[in-house]
Amino acid sequence: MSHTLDGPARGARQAQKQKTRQALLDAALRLLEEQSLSSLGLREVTRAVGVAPTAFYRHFRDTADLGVALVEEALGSLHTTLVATLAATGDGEERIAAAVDLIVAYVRAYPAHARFIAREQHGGVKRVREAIGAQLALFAEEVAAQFASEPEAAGWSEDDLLMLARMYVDHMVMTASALLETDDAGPVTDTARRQLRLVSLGRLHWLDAPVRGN
Amino acid sequence: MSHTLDGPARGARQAQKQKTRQALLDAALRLLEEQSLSSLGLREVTRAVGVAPTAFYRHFRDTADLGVALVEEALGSLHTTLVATLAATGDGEERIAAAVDLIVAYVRAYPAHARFIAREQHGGVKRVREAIGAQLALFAEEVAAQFASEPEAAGWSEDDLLMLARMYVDHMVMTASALLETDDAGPVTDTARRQLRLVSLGRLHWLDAPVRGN
DNA sequence: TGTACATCAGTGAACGCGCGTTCACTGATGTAC
DNA sequence: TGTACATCAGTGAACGCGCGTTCACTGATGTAC
Repeated sequence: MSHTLDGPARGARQAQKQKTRQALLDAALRLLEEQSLSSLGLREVTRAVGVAPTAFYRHFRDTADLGVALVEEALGSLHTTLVATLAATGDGEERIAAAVDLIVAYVRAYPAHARFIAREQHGGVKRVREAIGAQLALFAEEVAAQFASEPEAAGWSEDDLLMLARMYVDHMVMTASALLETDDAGPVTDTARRQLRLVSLGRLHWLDAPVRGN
Repeated sequence: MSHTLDGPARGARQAQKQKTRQALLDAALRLLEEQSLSSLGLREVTRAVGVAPTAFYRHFRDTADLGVALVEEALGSLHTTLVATLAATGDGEERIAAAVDLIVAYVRAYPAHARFIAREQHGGVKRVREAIGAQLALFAEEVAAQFASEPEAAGWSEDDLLMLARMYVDHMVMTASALLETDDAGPVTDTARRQLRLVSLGRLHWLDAPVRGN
């Protein structure tokens, strides 16, 4: 009797299918380090894996579909980590260091995933752009929700908190992208910290500022 | 006798060549609205213009070369405008509005150029990525130089001014990209203004902050 | 446990097509005298 | 001004190649009894 678990492997057949699917994703990610999804060929990917071109269709409709799967793989597991990091650290300098370190660690551990997200965020494939946009919007909402639960957020409108959160999220992507283009992470890390410090200072004085029309 | 001007047209032949070259650039830019440079074909471009594929080689070595030319076309003329805008406006809210309005106007006037820069900044073609990176670094230096000439910069290190300038420049690209993905510029413009306000507040209190180690 | 049948991941041949690049060319424009 | 020659932007045929997609298939795995 087969159990009704829909985990990775319901049987030997499903397990093998998963393995091939993962091999396709891995091969695609490697090929995407030096090109855009928009020019990635289905045959390129299957050739790299060592299966027939037609095997591709057992897993993805086309390369855009594979791209959407890569978005989930790259960002899906990051939600928990990010929120946990923010929740575990206090305000100020400590949290800035933790957030930047998180990005540095992520780019070190998964450079191809980071590159893929930075590249395809504004890339030529609409469905993938939208998938990334949705994930980043979700990140921003989660960060905003975390902020809202802290005393420092007193007096802040929901919209302003979301604006602040988006700023942090966008800055993370920018930093990741900068890290990918440099050999020495030092200066980039330093700049990222100072930029976050600047935003934090602004945050601290946000409610003192005269709010002008509009 | 031919004059030694190296302007756009030294004669009828040069003028015609320039015209074809520009037609290739225009066609490429249009095609790049829904794909990446990495997948743009030389034949696609010549077909759109209505010349033989081989004519392409009279103007560009390959599509990457054309991409580099597009970077210059998209950003070259913006240096003057940007510095002039910053120099003409005072500090604070007025300058924020002017900077955001500049971006909004640019994206309205040249949406395809803006999209190209946002897309290829992290795109799959190294030479183009480098060309955009160099231009944006130049922008940052110019903005930093403008800041340095103002009284508000007193006490700021050169490095901190550059960090601040980079933040503004990166924010501009982000805003341009956000504008391209929306139908209603209103909310994006509003968020961009508030984010700049946040940074400006941080800037105002930068020197009060205790500078920690590193 | 054994048997008969169903499922379905991966195969391999075949297709028409558009690609980038080469080459020798044409004919209008430019130059020298 | 007129003539003879040089330049060179754009042409068009040809090439070998890899592409995405179709199709009927195979054979290991799964299921029913």
